[in-house]
Amino acid sequence: MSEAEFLAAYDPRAYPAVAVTVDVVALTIRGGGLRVLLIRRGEQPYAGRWSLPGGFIQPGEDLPQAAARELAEETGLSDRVHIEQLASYGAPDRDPRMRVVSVSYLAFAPDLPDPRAGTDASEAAWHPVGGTPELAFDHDRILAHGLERARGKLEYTPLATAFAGDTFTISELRGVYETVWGVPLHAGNFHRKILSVPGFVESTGETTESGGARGGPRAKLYRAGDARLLHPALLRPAREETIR
Amino acid sequence: MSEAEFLAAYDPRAYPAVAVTVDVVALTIRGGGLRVLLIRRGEQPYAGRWSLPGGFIQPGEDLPQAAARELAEETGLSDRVHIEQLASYGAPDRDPRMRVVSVSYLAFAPDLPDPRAGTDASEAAWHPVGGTPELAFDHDRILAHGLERARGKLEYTPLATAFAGDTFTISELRGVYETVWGVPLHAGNFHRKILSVPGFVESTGETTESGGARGGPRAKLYRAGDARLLHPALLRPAREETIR
DNA sequence: CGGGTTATTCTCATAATGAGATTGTCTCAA
DNA sequence: TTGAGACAATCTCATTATGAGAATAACCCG
Repeated sequence: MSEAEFLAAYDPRAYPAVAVTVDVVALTIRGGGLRVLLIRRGEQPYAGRWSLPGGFIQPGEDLPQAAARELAEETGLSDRVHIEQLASYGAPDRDPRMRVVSVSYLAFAPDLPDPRAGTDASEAAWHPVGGTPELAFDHDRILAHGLERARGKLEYTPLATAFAGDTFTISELRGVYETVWGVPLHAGNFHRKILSVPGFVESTGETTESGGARGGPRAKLYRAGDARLLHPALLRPAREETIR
Repeated sequence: MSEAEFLAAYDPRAYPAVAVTVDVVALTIRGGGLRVLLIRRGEQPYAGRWSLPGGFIQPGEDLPQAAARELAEETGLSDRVHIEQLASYGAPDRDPRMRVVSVSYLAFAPDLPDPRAGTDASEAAWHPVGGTPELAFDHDRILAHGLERARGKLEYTPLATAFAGDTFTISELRGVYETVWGVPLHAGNFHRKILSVPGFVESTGETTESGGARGGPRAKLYRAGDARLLHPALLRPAREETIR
């Protein structure tokens, strides 16, 4: 049997039906804290519960495309957003309707506008991370995974600049790290480090229009550099309990 | 409508049929080189071509379970094998039969026995990495991804010990790093580093029965320690081209 | 104007790394 | 049997990276 003959005779229904969804952990920094985009479900199952934005993949649509679409449906934005695959979840009972495998994506963006509700959701909002309600499906686990990935990514990639605007000060960048990691960093050492990593940031030659809200001199402005990896990496203070 | 009523009325066929497979990048060290487990396909499509071991998930089976099953079908082993999720691939045309989303897994194991062919494969073998034939589907891309992940994991986890036996010498461990990374390492510095990272290895108090095949003294034997992360990490020599 | 705030730069101690050399044990072949 | 070469293990020394603290000066606000 040739490949053409085989395909003509092939019956897709011979395999058990599985649905594939994408779910997006979209993170931004707002109001001085890290926030995640959540949707209040308007339909069964878990109607009324908060969940990550997501939905079934469409025919002819690639996975990253589906993730970008789901995010755009809620935020209106698809530009300036970094998006990457996180992991997949496929426990047989994770969705009571049927067998559903979810491919999760992680998205970072600078301070985004208020979301608008999509078609199948009754409400959408940026929730402060750490104070999120119990989510639908296994989305709590996906969110936790996304947060851990985001924290790790800041260490060895210039991703923090994706949370900042087009230009930013070293202090703003430090604020991103402190917010995502949840730890205070030594301002002087951070400053030295950022400028010593090749390609992390490049100077615009400009400074801020005025000093900080509570005083201090004008700060120099930078934009993201051309590095894709930070070398040497910018490591979080090690926590003993995570090692063993 | 209550959730129970909703579920009773729910029709899974309303969604487009998608099949989900798991594919496994199984790596071992044999004959002084890194090798990957490949299967020669016995059925259409891509009959006769080499591919990663994998197959459709079964009803009621979780994803890691499916990956372990596929690996065990080819190698007979499921014990002593580290297995972790790699990524998912879902381009609409990646399988000519139908829409297939593949969840890939990465597996490491010490020198494994010769594989045996599974039910839907005509042949299975450990192929030296770097000299693999063109693979079926998008498996070349998955393999490349798996290799890069494996190389990175050696940096900050004690995973290298998963390639070694129950006990091993520092030189054998160095051999794992050199094989997977493809670069020679400074023996003295490596030795110092391994012993200085807390929990990486612990001494058994024993030594090898004899010296090396080509001479040299007996080496002390170690076993894997209790660390889950290496701190500080054991970084590869930086290659400028990977940073930008 | 003056105190408090913050950007930026320095200093100094300590930790980690890269490169090379030394010592002594072992295998193999002449 | 012996000498050459291989190699485990340890050490030295220069360089780089990090952590902690302090100094300087610009800027806000009351």
